[in-house]
Amino acid sequence: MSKQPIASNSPFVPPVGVPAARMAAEERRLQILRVAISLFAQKGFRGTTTKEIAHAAGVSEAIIFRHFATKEELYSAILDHKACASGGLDDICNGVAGAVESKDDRAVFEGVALTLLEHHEEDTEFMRLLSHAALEGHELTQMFWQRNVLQMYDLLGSYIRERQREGAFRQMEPKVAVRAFLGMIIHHSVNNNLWDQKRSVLDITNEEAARQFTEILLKGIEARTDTARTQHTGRRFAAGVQRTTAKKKQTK
Amino acid sequence: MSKQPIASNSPFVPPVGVPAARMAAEERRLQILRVAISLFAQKGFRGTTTKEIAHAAGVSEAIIFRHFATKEELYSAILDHKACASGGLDDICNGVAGAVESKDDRAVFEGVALTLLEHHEEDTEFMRLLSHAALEGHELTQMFWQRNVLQMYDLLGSYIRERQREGAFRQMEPKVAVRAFLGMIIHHSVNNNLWDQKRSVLDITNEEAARQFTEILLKGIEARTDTARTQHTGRRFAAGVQRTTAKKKQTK
DNA sequence: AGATGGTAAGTAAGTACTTACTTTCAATAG
DNA sequence: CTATTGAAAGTAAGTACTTACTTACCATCT
Repeated sequence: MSKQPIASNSPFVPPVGVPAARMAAEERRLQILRVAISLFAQKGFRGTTTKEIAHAAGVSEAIIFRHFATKEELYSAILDHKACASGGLDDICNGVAGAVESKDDRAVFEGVALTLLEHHEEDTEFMRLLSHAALEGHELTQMFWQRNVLQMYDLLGSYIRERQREGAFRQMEPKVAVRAFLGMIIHHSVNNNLWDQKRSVLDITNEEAARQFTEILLKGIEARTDTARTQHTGRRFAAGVQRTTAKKKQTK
Repeated sequence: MSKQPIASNSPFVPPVGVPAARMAAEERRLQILRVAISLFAQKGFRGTTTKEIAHAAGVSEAIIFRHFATKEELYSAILDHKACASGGLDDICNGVAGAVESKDDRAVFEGVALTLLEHHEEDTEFMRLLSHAALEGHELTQMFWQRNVLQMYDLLGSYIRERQREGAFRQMEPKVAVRAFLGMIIHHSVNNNLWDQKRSVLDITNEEAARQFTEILLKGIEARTDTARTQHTGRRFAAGVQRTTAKKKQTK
């Protein structure tokens, strides 16, 4: 369906920066997408009319249906577009790659936390969109889930597992720790951007939140070097290796 | 439907337990409410038509509007009804009162966690309803927030503050700890009931979840008796009091 | 001139809500 | 022990308006 009329017969580059009243198809398509994202985020799929979208985009309703066969297709295109393109995951991977390499636990988790919090804050629209989609049972929700959330669990989960092998973290199911950590962060985001936008309950910066949540998690899952209460996890890991080398390097 | 000429002329005593085709006003009102709760929870306010509600209740559409002036009023009546009646908060307060009294940290937090998780599980409908309402910006969302969530922050927050004074927990803003804790639990609930109903990522019982999250939180916020890393919180609290007496009584 | 960006003015199927009317039923009067 | 009555429970068939989506027709670029 994607038409691409550029350079049909002329070898020139199309004037990209020109704000013409009449747009190229691709341009218009993207503009409609952007406008629709904002509206769907505010009012949900059913709460947004094609008329509104058209008006907000400054075109007639028929144009919408020239670019997207149905309202549903427009919606899917958005979810598709955002779920693939906005790889918040890549940012995170790149951002903490160094910390993972050097086993700087604090930097790893604080980095992930801060990236997520900031990402959510600057893209509240998408969070709302996803929430609406999830509630409405839209299938693409699961695509997003599989593409982003599962990988996050893998990423953090395998890091934790590695650090457990090294004796830095206590024995437990890594996924539980990941859920706890993501829970703190995502719940905090949802609170700030959806439920309590005035922050009447708790008003802290993203940096502070990332630091504090990381602190709680790390202390919560670290292997204790002191008065070890071994009662609940029966076995102590076999290879009691480089405890000292992994002593934690929070120099940052 | 089944006609049942109950004691038509017999002296008074209205037959309360009889399932007549024709209902008393109050009865019908409640039935409509119940039906509407379920439908609004599934499909949201805008996604549910008054026609559907009427059909599901087995009456004509006009009946809906005899009991509720507008669709909006019906919606508000539901939120009102649920937010007031279902005081999940009281259950929690009563449930952990003893543990709070005896300063059994583990029992306090595990109790709160388990109550919340089970409450969410058996009333998924209301969770969905609230989510829809929050996304749609319905005013009654904030009523619920103020009536339930704020009190939860007060309850747990003041408990934590007390235990900090006793030297059991490290110095930090109690609300942050509460947010972290509620974050783990509520996020876990939302995951299970909304995003990942098949529990493909993490499948644990509510008891297990409550135990593990409590473990992480308590270890995460407890005052350390060992190699104290004082670098990040500059001041050590002035009244270095009964550290020993509050040594933690996790005997349960 | 012919393809492409754009529109005005539809249409059929909903939507919330009303109106005018019928049925049920318990408390009374005869 | 009926018969009457009147209010409340119920309905069928609307109304006025909105919705997603179409059709037939311009306008403007190579």
